Amino acid sequence: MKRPRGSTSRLAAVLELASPGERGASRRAVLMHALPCFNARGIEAATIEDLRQRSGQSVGTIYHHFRNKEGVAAALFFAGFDDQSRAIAERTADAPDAQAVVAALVAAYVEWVSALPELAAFLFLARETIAQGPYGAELARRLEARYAPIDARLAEGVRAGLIAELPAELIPALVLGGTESYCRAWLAGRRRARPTAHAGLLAEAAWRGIAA
Amino acid sequence: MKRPRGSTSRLAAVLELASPGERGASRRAVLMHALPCFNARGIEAATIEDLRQRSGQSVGTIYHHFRNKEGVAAALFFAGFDDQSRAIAERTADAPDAQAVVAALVAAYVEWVSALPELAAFLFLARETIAQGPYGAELARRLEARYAPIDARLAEGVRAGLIAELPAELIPALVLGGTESYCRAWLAGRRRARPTAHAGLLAEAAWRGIAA
Amino acid sequence: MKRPRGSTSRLAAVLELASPGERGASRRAVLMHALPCFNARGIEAATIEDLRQRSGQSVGTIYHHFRNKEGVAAALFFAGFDDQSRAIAERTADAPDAQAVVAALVAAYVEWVSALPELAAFLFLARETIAQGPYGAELARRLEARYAPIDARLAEGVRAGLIAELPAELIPALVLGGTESYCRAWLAGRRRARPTAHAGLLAEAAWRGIAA
Amino acid sequence: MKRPRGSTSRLAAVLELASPGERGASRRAVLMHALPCFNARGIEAATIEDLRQRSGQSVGTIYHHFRNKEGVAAALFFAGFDDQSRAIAERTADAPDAQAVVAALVAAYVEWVSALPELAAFLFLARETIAQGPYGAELARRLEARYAPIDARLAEGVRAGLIAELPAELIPALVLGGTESYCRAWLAGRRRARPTAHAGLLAEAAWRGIAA
DNA sequence: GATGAATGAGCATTCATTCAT
DNA sequence: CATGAATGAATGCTCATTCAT
Repeated sequence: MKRPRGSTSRLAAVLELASPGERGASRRAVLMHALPCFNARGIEAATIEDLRQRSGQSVGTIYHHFRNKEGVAAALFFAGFDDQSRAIAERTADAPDAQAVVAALVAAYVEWVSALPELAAFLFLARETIAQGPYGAELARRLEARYAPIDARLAEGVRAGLIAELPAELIPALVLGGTESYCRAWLAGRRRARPTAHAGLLAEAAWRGIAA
Repeated sequence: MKRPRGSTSRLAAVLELASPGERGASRRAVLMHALPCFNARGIEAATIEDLRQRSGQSVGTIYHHFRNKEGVAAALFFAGFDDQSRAIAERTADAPDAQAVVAALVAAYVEWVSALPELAAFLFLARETIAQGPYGAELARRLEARYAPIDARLAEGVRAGLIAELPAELIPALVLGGTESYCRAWLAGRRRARPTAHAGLLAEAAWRGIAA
Repeated sequence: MKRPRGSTSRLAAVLELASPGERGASRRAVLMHALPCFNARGIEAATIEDLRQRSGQSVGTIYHHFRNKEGVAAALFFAGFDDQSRAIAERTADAPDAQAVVAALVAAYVEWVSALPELAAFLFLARETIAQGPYGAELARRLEARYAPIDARLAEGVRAGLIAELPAELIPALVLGGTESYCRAWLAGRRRARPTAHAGLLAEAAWRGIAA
Repeated sequence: MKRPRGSTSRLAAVLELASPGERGASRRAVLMHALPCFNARGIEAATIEDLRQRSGQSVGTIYHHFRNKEGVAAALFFAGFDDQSRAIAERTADAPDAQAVVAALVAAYVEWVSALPELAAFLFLARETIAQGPYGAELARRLEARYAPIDARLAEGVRAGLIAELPAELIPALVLGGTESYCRAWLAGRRRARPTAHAGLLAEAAWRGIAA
């Protein structure tokens, strides 16, 4: 099973946003190299010593920038999560109608996952851990912030008679379920084609699934 | 976040199949009580001491029946996986056409998850761990065995012009992606209604997503 | 480093003496296969499970014949020790004078070690363990029994003016030290030629070392 | 059986060479107290808890300085081995002829063993373990370095007609066998007189054993 | 006599975290 | 700000021994 590798520079750009400038260099170095550590062995199993060796930073520096190992994971998670949110927001912002919103959401999602596969894998890996830990409330807040505008746009679609009257709690699963499922399988090495290759088909199927 | 609790007797029946009779009693006790341990803290973080205390068995007995902690997780995983496979096979066996196959698959899935939520949560939790560990090949074999008949039925549907000509690697995501996504959210306490409540809608949406 | 291998049948004969007949078969099987286990990993590190697997006997049988693991080691040690004593006694019995006693002792020693290298290695390996354990007194008694007649013969040699007047506690080291040293090195794979190849030279050197 | 006790300060000096200065204090403390632990029960049977308690260091510190228990044993072994080598090299360096080399070697050996009996006992105890473990090659290298100059001096003696033409692989056993044998017996409490008491006799006997 | 499942004390080792320099 | 030696609680696992069958 060959797992996809993303571009280092793209990742660097994401982390630059999270810890900008000269000052943030050592912090970025830790996050950058923590990613493969966490992905390879899991958050629990990765050790501070792993992070120290790969990042070239000292133990003290890691603890200076992050409270503890969980703090490293959370910082990395939110750096990825926020970049993903930004990508989704940008794409969906100017979609003219509900179907275009769905298409934009799916497209933004698969493009982001295809561009940053390691970070995407980490988001799947860390999500439950983060949700149950001390940053769970923060995650819930940011999820709400990400999806509220989209939910509003889809609600419009329902009122306009374009989207079927479905239980609200079912919509997210119907819209992104297939896309997420394919992305997970690709990230795990169980699918060949990049998610972007199927963006159109995934968006169409999602739309047909909820269309009136 | 209230997480769903399943019936103990239903779980007992599943484990009885895996380790039958008087002889298997201590083995079953370990598996039965390992489930909440693993679900609460994760496989890595759960300790043998946790398993020992909850199951009332000795450390030696755990290691006698299972090679190591990973062995306990694998045994539990395959007990659940196989029961899920059996449920799917039973339901889909006598479906008259492709659409009925999709409906039966979705129904079997949501019913199984709703009946055994803790075991279902564990299957999601353990899947990647199992896939990457020494039982990965075994899992791949059993996945193939589970889905081969269903793939064949859907291929019929494509030939009959009922299902669109889609890339084969996309189909599983389109058929079960939404269902899995909803089940994950429900198991995590982020959705109220049991998956069974939406079985029909999930099946319809899935079918519209792949229909010609 | 290739370590020398002895003949199985020769070993079988030694153990047959220790546990004779049909009745002693399972006991012999344990001792026979315990030898390579102990030699390979050391007495402490060898496990009952090792002995069980190689010997084909059950755990219960091992504990039935020997009180515990130490008991297996002790039984094997004394089986070897006693056979070695017998070989030495036979050879030295009819030596006409002190020099012949020394030659016979060295010859008996190197021949026994060359014929039963694994057992010889075990005697070196186990000696200190046995000497310090509950069988220490027994070992001291049997050592006394082995060397008393030889010491008497050498004392004659001193009185006859053939052997120098040396401190009694020095004699054993001078007589067998070189031989033992070579045998240890050969058993450890650090020497090529069988000890028997140097029997004459070792005996001559030993004699010159103590001769008046 | 009273076992000989050496002077603590002499041992301290040896270990000071191995881990010098203020920085090496905790490392030295571990080695110093590991010696009686290993000698009393054997390397395998001695526990890290023993070492921790006697040395007053923490478990973490032991593992920080040495990779594992085997690493403690190896460090102690080589500290002793190297000091012994140095003592031998010093003594034999300015011996005028082959007989003087033999006498110097025996003298250096018995003096070192008499001065550091616990360390000497440990060298006998650990030798096979070290030889078979990951430091076996290192030991072979250092043995070669220790004995190469002495072998060269003895080879001169053979050419000069002072030493008999004996198989090369026999010489070490003839020269040091008796000495080693006596030292082992003394260290085990089976002999009273310090090896130094017999240095002259041991050297004479060794020389007569190999003289032309 | 023979068996092997069950036991649980005991062990080597790891690793997140601290804090003096 | 940076460092990395020191800490020791916690963990997975082993294995000699027992005993009911």
